[in-house]
Amino acid sequence: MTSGNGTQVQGRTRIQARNRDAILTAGLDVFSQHGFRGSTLDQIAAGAGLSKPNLLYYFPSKEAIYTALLEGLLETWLDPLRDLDPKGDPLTELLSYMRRKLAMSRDYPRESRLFAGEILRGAPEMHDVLKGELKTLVDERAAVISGWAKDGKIAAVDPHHLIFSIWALTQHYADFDVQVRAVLGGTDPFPGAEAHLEQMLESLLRP
Amino acid sequence: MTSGNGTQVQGRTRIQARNRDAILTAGLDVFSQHGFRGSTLDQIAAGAGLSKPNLLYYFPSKEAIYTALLEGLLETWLDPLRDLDPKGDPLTELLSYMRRKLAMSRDYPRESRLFAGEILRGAPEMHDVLKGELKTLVDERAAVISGWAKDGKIAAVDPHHLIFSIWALTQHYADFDVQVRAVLGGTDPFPGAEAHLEQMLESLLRP
DNA sequence: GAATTGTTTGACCAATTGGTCAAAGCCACG
DNA sequence: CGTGGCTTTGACCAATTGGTCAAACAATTC
Repeated sequence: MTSGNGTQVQGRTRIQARNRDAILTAGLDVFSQHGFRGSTLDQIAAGAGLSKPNLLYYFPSKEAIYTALLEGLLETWLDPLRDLDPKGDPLTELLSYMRRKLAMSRDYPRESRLFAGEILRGAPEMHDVLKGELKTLVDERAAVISGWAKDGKIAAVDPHHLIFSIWALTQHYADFDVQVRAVLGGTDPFPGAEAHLEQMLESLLRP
Repeated sequence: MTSGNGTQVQGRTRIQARNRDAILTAGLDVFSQHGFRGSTLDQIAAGAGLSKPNLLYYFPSKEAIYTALLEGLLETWLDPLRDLDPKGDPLTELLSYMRRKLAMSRDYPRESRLFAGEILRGAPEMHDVLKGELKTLVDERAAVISGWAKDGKIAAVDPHHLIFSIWALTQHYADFDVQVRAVLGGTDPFPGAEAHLEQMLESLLRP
């Protein structure tokens, strides 16, 4: 049986793999909804179908579950930006980056909210990663975008703020989901969002 | 002595006004940083310079402080959208709406984060307001924007998603502040953000 | 099938935390 | 200055919660 979600689960035995996976899945559910301090081991244990001491047989502490989730998440989270192809067509590349990020908001809202909660609280667990791995990758891709702009392939834009904009616009539909849906009523926000964000990016980047 | 922050504080005596104000200010500090469940009465009491039982003399419960903050916040939060003038110049109106929202992210990041945290957790305390007051106001202003588009004064855009975009883009700089600063290094994000968001809106709305 | 290793749990603990309460302190006003 | 109402607090409580531990229970190996 393979891991039910996308999270990497190592473990010697089958039982270990299954239970670690169940714990991480339940942890994602609970942490993303209530934040770290608002979540309890009992909630996670119940969600995973285990007893609390049994949880602590697989993870040494509540924090360990939380950090395991965050670490497992980061790679997935950065993949779309990593895949931005410097040799591709600029507008196509940036549009498909935006579309992938929006699809992640639609398909993995819990992951987005977990991340958002961590950043909101000042990223106590991720400060180093943000200033290290994340900054490096963003600076790198910003340079690519800058190059495109200098070559006149897209309009002159601030590449860092362009990336922030894509993050903000796409993640908003996961993180502020209740608000968006409250305002929109019964309509599914995502088709409209995609069309609107395409229009926005295209008009901005047109040289 | 007037209320130190923008929050409305009623109270018969001077002492009441001062202490309720101190509690709300401390509550904003603590709640915006740790969320509702992550905050303790002791933290708030310490921040306000009062004892815990004394806190509970002014507010009946922890939740009461939290909801008092949220209620006091909402009006301030919606003011810029409310001030959107149907008779003004469309581009000017929308640009200055964006600028005011961005300024609020710069000047009142705690308020933005408090709000963001509440929405992230599913808005347990604000669901009604979102579907009522907020939806009504947004629908109304969306109609105004729709009118502008039909008159050819701005490009044809989805007015609801345009409003969401302005929220997302501006609040991002308060809510994800640590991330933005981690990536940007020492630079102040706001000047660059304002220029970039102006460029974005102008190119989008150009008829 | 006995021994070893891996897994699960009930009972328990100390710390934290939201909230209570009666008594004490303080203040204004007659 | 003394009385009555407002304000403050120390002591306390019950519930919650992260975490421990020894013992019971399964699984695997020889």
